[in-house]
Formats: sequence, C-alpha cells, structure tokens
Amino acid sequence: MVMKKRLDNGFNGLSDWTVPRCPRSFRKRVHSKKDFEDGQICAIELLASLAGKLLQDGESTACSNTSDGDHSVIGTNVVKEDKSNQEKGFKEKCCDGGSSQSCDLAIETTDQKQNLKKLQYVDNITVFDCTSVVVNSNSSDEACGDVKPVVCKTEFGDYCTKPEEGSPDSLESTDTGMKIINEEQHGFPNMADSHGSKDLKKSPTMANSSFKTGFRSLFSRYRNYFKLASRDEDEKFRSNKSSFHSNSFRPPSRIAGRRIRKLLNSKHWKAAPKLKDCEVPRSGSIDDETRNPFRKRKLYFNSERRFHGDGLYKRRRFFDRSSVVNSDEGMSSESVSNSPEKSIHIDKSGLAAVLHGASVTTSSAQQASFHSKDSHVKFSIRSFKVPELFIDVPENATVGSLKKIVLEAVTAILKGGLHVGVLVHGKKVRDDNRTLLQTGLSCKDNLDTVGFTLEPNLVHNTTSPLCSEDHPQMLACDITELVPSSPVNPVSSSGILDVVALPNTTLTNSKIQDENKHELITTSIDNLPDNSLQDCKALVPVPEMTMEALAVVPLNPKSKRSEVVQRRTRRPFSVSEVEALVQAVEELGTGRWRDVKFRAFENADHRTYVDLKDKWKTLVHTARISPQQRRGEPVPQELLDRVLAAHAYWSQHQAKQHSKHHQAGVVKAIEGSSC
DNA sequence: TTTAGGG
DNA sequence: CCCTAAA
Repeated sequence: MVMKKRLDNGFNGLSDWTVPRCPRSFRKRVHSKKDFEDGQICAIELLASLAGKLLQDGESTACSNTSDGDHSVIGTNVVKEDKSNQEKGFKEKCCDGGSSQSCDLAIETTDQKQNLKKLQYVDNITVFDCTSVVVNSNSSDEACGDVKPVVCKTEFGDYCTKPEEGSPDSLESTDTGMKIINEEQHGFPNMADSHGSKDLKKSPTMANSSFKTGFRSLFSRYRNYFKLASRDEDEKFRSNKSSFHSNSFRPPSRIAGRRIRKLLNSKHWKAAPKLKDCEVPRSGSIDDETRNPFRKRKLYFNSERRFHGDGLYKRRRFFDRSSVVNSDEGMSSESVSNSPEKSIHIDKSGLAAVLHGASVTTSSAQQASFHSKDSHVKFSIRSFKVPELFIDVPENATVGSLKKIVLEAVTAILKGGLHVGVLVHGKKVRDDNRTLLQTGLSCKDNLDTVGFTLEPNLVHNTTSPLCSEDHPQMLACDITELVPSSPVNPVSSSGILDVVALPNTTLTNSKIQDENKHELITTSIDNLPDNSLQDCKALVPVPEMTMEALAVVPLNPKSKRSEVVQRRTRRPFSVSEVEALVQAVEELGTGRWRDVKFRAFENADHRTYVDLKDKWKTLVHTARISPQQRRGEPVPQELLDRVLAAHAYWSQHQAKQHSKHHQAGVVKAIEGSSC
C-alpha cells in the first residue's frame, strides 16, 4: 500500500503504468540455505536457457510482452522487479525537458542493433551481510526502452539474476553486462519514438511539472550524468499565471515537492482530497474588494528580485536536505533506475561536455550492510546532488543567452571546486580528526544516518556570475552503503568499463577525483565485475533499488530511524518578507494562507503556507509584546502595527462571516425542517 | 490539500 | 518549525 502510493507519487500519479510484478511471495523471499544451492543451479540453467534463447529469437521483440514476461523462475531465489515505469518516467521528463526549450535536450541513440544483444547485466550488488547478497540488475530493451531490473538474493556472495522470460535479449552475464554499459555510454535509446512521448501529449501539465525533477533525476538515474536542475521552467510556468484567482491552480512543481515532503513525513496515507475546482474564487470576490480596506496595493515578495533587481542574475541554490532525507529520496523514483550510460546534450556548447564529464559524482547505492567481523565501515554513496541552478532571466532574453547563462553557471560551479562534508543524523561533522567510531559510524550502526555532501567552494566563485543563496548548503548525497576500506577499482582492473573513466574529460572530474575519492570509488563500484563478488571484502556494489525492491528486501530492517527527517533549516523571515506577508494578509485576510503564499511568496519555495501562517502567528505575538522582549531581527514597529490592525480587522471579519454562516445554517435547517 | 492550533 | 486533527 505504502509502496504503491510512493510510486504513484514519484511518477506524478501516472496510473496507467501497468507494471507487472511477481507475486509478493516472490519478492519477499527470504533466503535460505536452499537458496544458495539453487543459486548454483541457477547460473547454469540461466546459461542454458539463454543459449537457447539466443538461437531462438533473432530480433522479434514485443517489448510490452517481454517486460511483462512470465515469471517462471529459474532459481527459486529470484526476485524480480520491473522498473519500466521508472524508465518511462524518465523519458517523459526528459522529453519534456527538451520541449520546454530552456535547453535542448537531445538524446543520442546508438545503433540499436547494438543493443539487441542487450543482456541483463548485474548492475548493483549489495552485501547485506556475509551471507547474503542482493543483486539488482537490469536488462535494457531499447525497443520499448524499458529497464527490467532483477533483484536476486542468494547467499554467500553467490547470486543469480533471472533473465526475462521470453525476452530474446536477456542474458545472464555479468561481464557482458559491463560491455553493454560500455556500449551504451555512447548513447541511449531514442526516447522520442518510444511510448514515453505519447504520454507527454496526454499530460502536458504533468510533463511540465516533471521537467525539473526529470532533469534533476537525470543525474541519479543515469549514473554518469551530471545532474542539473533548472528551475526556470516551472518558475516561468508559474509566473505566467496572470492571476491568483484560481484556487484550483496548483503549480505542479510545488505539488511534487509537497509530495516528496509528504512522502518523507507521512506515516500513513490518506485518501487523496478532491479538487475543489468549483470553489468560488476567494481573493477576487467583490466582497473582498469592497470590504477590505487593505486591498489596494499589491506587494509581491520575491526574494530574488527584491535583492537582485530585475536584471539577469543567476544564483545557485542547493538542496538543503540532508542525506537522511535522501535516504528516502533514494527510494523515490528519481534515482532509482539503473540504466546504461547515456548522454545528454544541452546544445552543442560546452555544457554537454561538462555534464558528461561531471558524471563521476553520481553513483548509486542503497542501504547499508556490513560485516560485523571487520571493523571497517563501508560506505557507498548513492548519489550526490549537484547544486541546483536557479536561473531567472527576463522574458525578452534570448534562448541563446539563457543557454549561455546556464553554461556559465554550471561552469562556475564546477570550476569552484567541491568539498565533501559528512553528515551524521543530519548534523554536519566538522571535526576531521574524529574517528568514525567517535562520530558514531561504526559498522554496527545504521549507516543510513550518514550523509555526504558536496559543498561548492564558494571562495573560488567570486568571479563567477553566481551569487550563493543563503548559506552554502550542501548537496546532500545519498549514502548508502558500504565500501570496503581498500576498494579495488573495478574499472581500471577490468578494463571493460570506461564510463567511470570519463573523469578526465573535464576539469570537474579531476577536481572531484581529488576531493571525492570516495565517490569515485563507489561510482566505479557500480560496475564491479562479478568475480569481485567472491571477495566479500572487496565487494563494493552499489545497488540502486527501487522502492519496490526496497520493500522486497528490507535492507536494514532495524533502521526505522532512516525515516527520520531532518528538521528544516531555520530561515528567519527578513523584514521584506514580513512586509510582504503583512501586505498579503491585509488584503486576503488570515485564514487564506494558500492564497497568501501564492500572492506574496510565489517564488519562495521554502516558505510554505504553514510557514506563513506560523509567521503571522508569531508576528501577532511579537506585536503584542514589548519591544524589549522581542528577539531576532527587529521588525519595524510600523509593520507590527499593521499586523495588529490587520489581525484585528480580520478577526472581526472572520467572526462576522462565521456568524453569517451560522445564521444561514440555521435558516437552512429551519427551512429543511419545515418542509 | 488546506486550515487551524498546539507543541 | 513540526505535527496533526479536521475540514
């Protein structure tokens, strides 16, 4: 139930994804000794069936069927999950990103025939303990663009994956899988001609909404991407809205954000509320106009414009969520998909290269597991978040200039260099000299409380056009899992994979290499050849798990704490914000915080209507107490007076309304009873 | 989802 | 700011 819900949210509520799944009994399989034995058999059978399969079908591939595939299990220890939905989600987002014109997103495609041989490759492997391994593997099917992950569990480091039944392009082979990765890094399935684009047409709004997240998710989805989030799309979308009078209108991105937040916070799911489209617009009513003495001016708080003027400006924003949060996000749709390397082009300018090169920062992993025998704490970083780019340009700016700005912004970030921060329980560990043990990072601990952050080296950015917002925040990453103390570099050793070897393509990578060795390591780990699995210690796989997979295989059942959400960073209201708030409340009254939010804090994503309401509450309180008792940034008395005035007015107003309502209700009741 | 109010 | 009941 929860799982389902999450998925739906993660994919913008797409409900038409009929994702076939194997019975829960399969997914929940517990590994036993028998599993181990079966695991042995499995490999052989796989090869056998595979060979037959290769002979059998040449190329006919009904993609829909293949992905649905029956679940005739070869090994009894097979758990399968279908990620096609995610892939689809990505496509939508991606395509939308292209169509929305803030950048030209073109997805390269390789020779598809090359992909025909598409094999399942073992993408990620997680060791939960010395006796169990979870393999999360995918097979790619370019025909439909689906990614078909298979999660298997076996014991003793043995593993097997289940080839897609009926899928000609399934093959059980790990090292071939590596090759595939290699091949596909030069391009990926043409998304335009897949069904993802159809969905786009169906739901433009949704598509639009998913632009940001989609773009953002590129990075984590395709681990060699640079994740770049651009806000301008939905900002624009919102600002195009000419009035606030539609109560039913909800900026999609915000909703998505809320959803995520909700996901993080909710312990239970409620039925979705109905849209109240028929609701009478509240803010525009004549009643308001005539009665509200405050309604005159419109003060729109825009944190950006207010401080930077209307000219071109860019600034960076960073994700302020700690990894603790991200451990949740990790289960979300965004960073889950394991897909072969792909490339993105944003124009032909340098950005593409930057994006590509920066891919190193990504990696994926899920939850931690560890060997209690050795005292090494093993980490694996699921993915780093890259600073979000916040771009605001005049409408009459050219697309070219926009591109340039984006490029500059990205370049500036990358040039600035990065630092790594470590978070434990959402708190930054500043003392570099502390041991992990002292920090609370023992192998016995839940490592999901650990987070790494990428912190831009702002010092070097002085020449950049970027201004940093607030405090330099971190780009949280999802940490997840274990990395052996002396990890092998499968990339170099195997020689198969050069995806991760892209590092030197840009300055970024070398930087990152220097500063984030861990990340590099874990990144490469993703592609461990299976033989490395034999060495439990050397195993540093990074499983990208879907939420479902996660549900299937509770990686760390003990860690309920992983759901602990870090408290939001405190962000005191500035005077200008207060002013905007007061202004809005004067006009709209208390009790309409959503409208207030849209009116005055449209672009201040970090201010929720609840925040505004709370702030108003404290403002009223502040206004009532003596100036000596007030703390924090002093609010001009004039504003406080207005607060009191407005509060008094609206309280009265509300009371009136209330009594009216009451009367009306009474009348109605009387009428009803008299009939 | 939004509002309202306590913590 | 968080949490959550209630709408």
